Formats: sequence, structure tokens, C-alpha cells
Amino acid sequence: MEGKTIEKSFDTQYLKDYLIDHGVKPSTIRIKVLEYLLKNRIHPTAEDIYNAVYEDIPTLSKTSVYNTIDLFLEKNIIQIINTGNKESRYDIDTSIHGHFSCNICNRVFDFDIDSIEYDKSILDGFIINEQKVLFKGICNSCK
Amino acid sequence: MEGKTIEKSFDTQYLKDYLIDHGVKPSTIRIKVLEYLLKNRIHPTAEDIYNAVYEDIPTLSKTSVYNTIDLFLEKNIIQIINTGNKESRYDIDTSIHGHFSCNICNRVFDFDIDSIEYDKSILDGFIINEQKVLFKGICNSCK
DNA sequence: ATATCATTTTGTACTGAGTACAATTTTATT
DNA sequence: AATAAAATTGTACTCAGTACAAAATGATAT
Repeated sequence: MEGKTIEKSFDTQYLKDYLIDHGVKPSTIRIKVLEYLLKNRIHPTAEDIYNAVYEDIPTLSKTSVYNTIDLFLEKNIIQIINTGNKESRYDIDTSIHGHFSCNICNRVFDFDIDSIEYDKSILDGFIINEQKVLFKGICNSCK
Repeated sequence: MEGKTIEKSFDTQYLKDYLIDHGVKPSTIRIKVLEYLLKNRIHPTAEDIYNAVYEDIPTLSKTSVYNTIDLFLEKNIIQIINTGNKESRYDIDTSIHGHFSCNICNRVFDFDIDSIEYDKSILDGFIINEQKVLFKGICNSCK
């Protein structure tokens, strides 16, 4: 059994409630996109999402994927990751954590952040909505 | 005198040496771009750089600006800032520090970082070349 | 049910930052 | 001055993401 990926399962009701809890009215596309994001923790691109969901919904358009992404971002269901490559990536985990982007394989790894110690005086009075930490380099399996 | 911006001056020899010290052969464009970056600590876009240097060099092409930026990035003269907006920005300060990007005025502010406490176990064996910290929100004068 | 309205989804055309690349110009070397 | 090397330019192109109107779907009222 070791090394075997256990695919999590999420039933439709769970997915619907997840959306409703985040202020999003469920629809087939939204449920499928959410399901894909929950099952595939690979920080996918819009293209990745499109290709995967297209399997289930052959009438799917790219615009719908972007619409869904925009809605999910707005409702804080996902966060965007800009690694510097042109394609944005998306993360179903909206908590503050770090991302390591490998310059070779292009994969993005999560890592936990305990704290960021910074000089708060410069940002005095600023409203901070997002805190993003991005490391870049070469991952263990590529070096 | 208060509130008056004192523009720093950099003579040509200083700029040439700055480039040479970073492994870049000086040219008119490179000197002008470097001078602009040193004098205007506003994290400019490629467009900003183009517009400014175009004043002095009317034959300047966008491609040359991108060529210069790529060279400066490679030689670690500048670092790139991806705020999530489509245009990249560039910073002559290549040290590790934070950037705050205002969602209203689009300005980018620097702030000092003392340390990032993170779980190093996940990145064990990884080669970390860049560490970027980006905060987003609303700056003091926009809120 | 069925008509009406609102929302979601689709298709097409478009945008614009950045790139590819060959031609030209400038700089360095013999 | 002739030649070679490097820098710069101009043009055309790419392609992730957007704008927007038409079509389809879903919700509500009669």
C-alpha cells in the first residue's frame, strides 16, 4: 500500500455546502472546479482546471473557468499564486503559507510559515489584506 | 526646504563602474536605464523605464529595454516584482525585503524584513535562490 | 405548466505585456 | 580602413487573460 495516493472523495452535498458557506451559489461547473481543486493539490493553472473539468463537461468554455476562478478569488475560496511565469496558479488553501516554485520542473510546494518579522513602522496605517511568501530555486528532485 | 525631493546625482563614471562591477559592459542605454533606476526608486515597469529613457534616446526601442532588464536580472542588478497585475515591476534593491502593493494607487512600498520563520523540513535539500515577500492591501494615503 | 425575469454559460474577438528573430547599427580589433 | 563581435532596432508574433453580447439554464410568479 505504501506510496499509493489515496484520492479523497467529496460528495456533491459537501461540495455544494462548501460553496454556499463561502457565499457562492452552486452550479455544475463551480462544483466540478471546486472538486478538482480539493482533490488535486498541485496549484493548478487555469489551463489545468479547464482540461480536467472539460472531461466531465465537454461544453465547458475557458471563459467559464476564468469566471469561476474570479468568483472563487473574490469569495476567498482560493488564492492566486504568481510565480513570475506567465500563467497564474491557484491554491484551495487560503491560509497564509509559503510557496516554493521550482525553476526546473515548475512545480509549486507549500511550506508552513510561523511568522514574518518585519518593520511595521513603514506600513503604519496600511490595510494588509494578503501576505504572500514566494521562494524560488531548485527542488530536491531536480537538483 | 522641507518636503523637497533631493534628486541624487550619479556621474557617468560611477554608473559605468556599477555596471562593470556587476559584470555588464556599459553602453549608453544600460547607463541611462541604471541611472533611471537609481534615481527613481518607484519600482518602475518596463513601460516607465522606456518612457523615461526615451526622452534622452529617441531611437530607443522597447526590445532594448527588455533586453537590458533581462541582462540586469541575470547579473543581479535588479530584482523583479510580480504584484499580480500584468505588468512586472523592477527594483534596483536586490536585497531581501518586503513589498507592499497598494490595490488602489498601485504603488509599491518597501519594508524591511528581519526574519521569516518557516518550517524548513519541507524544503530540505532545496536550493533557494530567491525569497520574496509581497503584501497587498490599501496604503495609508488611499484608505 | 408556462410565461417572465435573473443568472450562468458560451463563443468570438480582442488586448497588451513580453518574445523571437533577422536586419541594422555601433563598437572593438586586426 | 577592413573585419569581426556585440548591441540595438523594427516587425511580427505569442498567448494568458478580458470584454461583451448571444444563448442556455435556472428561479419565480401567474
